[in-house]
Amino acid sequence: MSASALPYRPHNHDTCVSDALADAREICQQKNVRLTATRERVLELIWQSHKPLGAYDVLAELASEGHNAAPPTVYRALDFLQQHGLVHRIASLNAFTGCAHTGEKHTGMFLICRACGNVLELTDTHVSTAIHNAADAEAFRVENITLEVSGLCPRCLAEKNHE
Amino acid sequence: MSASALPYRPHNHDTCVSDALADAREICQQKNVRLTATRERVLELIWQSHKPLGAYDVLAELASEGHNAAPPTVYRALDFLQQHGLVHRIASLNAFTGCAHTGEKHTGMFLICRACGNVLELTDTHVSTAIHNAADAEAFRVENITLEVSGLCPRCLAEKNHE
DNA sequence: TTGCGAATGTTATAATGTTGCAAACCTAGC
DNA sequence: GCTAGGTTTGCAACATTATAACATTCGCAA
Ligand SMILES: [Zn+2]
Ligand SMILES: [Zn+2]
Ligand SMILES: [Zn+2]
Ligand SMILES: [Zn+2]
Repeated sequence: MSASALPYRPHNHDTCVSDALADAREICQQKNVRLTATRERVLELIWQSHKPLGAYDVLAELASEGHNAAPPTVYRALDFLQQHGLVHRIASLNAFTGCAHTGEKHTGMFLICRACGNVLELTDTHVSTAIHNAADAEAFRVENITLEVSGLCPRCLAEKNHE
Repeated sequence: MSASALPYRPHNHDTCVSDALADAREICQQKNVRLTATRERVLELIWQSHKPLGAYDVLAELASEGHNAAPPTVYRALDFLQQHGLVHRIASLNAFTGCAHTGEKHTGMFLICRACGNVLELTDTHVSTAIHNAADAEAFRVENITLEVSGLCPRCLAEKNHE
């Protein structure tokens, strides 16, 4: 199993979070854009776990911290983070997850476990080329790919088989 | 260009609709489920064009025909049609489109033109196997694939180049 | 024909996302 | 330091998408 399969294994998640934040700071500095307190906090909340978080979940967390936030606050922060490749929106869940490949140019493929809710982001050249080939065959110019696979992760699959 | 690229070309769309309805009737008869008047009308509305239709668009059409419909009416009809593989939900658009491969076991890959709004549903073995291989490599059991590609269709691409 | 499950009607509400405008806040140039 | 201009945030209202709960009607079959 690859190192990127972390979400489906016990791991020191604190490093996931701190790495993500460090990456974000660096990327924003390089791009000369502002990773404000709100934006950073939203990113940190998104990274709380590998389960995608809805915008209103984020909002609730902020509210519970005493942050006087309304929906636009969260959506704007999420837009910013998406724009700069720090989070992805999972269309099939209306939720957001931290990007596991910041910086790299990539087309996320998301494995979404319907049992535990964890999401693993992959990058796979074969998948990517196959999609581009199929689109090319129709003379279609690809701009954005949404690829979300739902099913059972190895852990939940094993549990299920124990029953 | 394949015959399935119809949405991006001028074509006799009436046959799209009548074929879809004929298929639907046959499939429902085979499965011994009821393609009621509302369900059939919703399917027909969805097939009005190759642009996905939102649930509330369908609702509005029904209303304009004097049908006294509320959201659940539409969502239930759409659920039914999805259940039996007659329509697909496009997650990235919150909209529905007629299935172009009824009957066949398939994983829809949708090419969505951001300019004209038309959607082409493809089935591609290479894409499908590549996705399954990638998932297998993580020991993930695939149950459902959402693959939506947005960009520019050949027609809109040509128009754009003329400018 | 009457009973039962499937389908629909109806009302209300939840969940998700957006618009518009005003205030606060950087930051660069003077 | 000041100040002008752009960026970010606060805030209120609103728009869109989807579901819950319960009553009623419909279609079919014993
Ligand atoms: Zn982690
Ligand atoms: Zn990513
Ligand atoms: Zn057509
Ligand atoms: Zn299909």
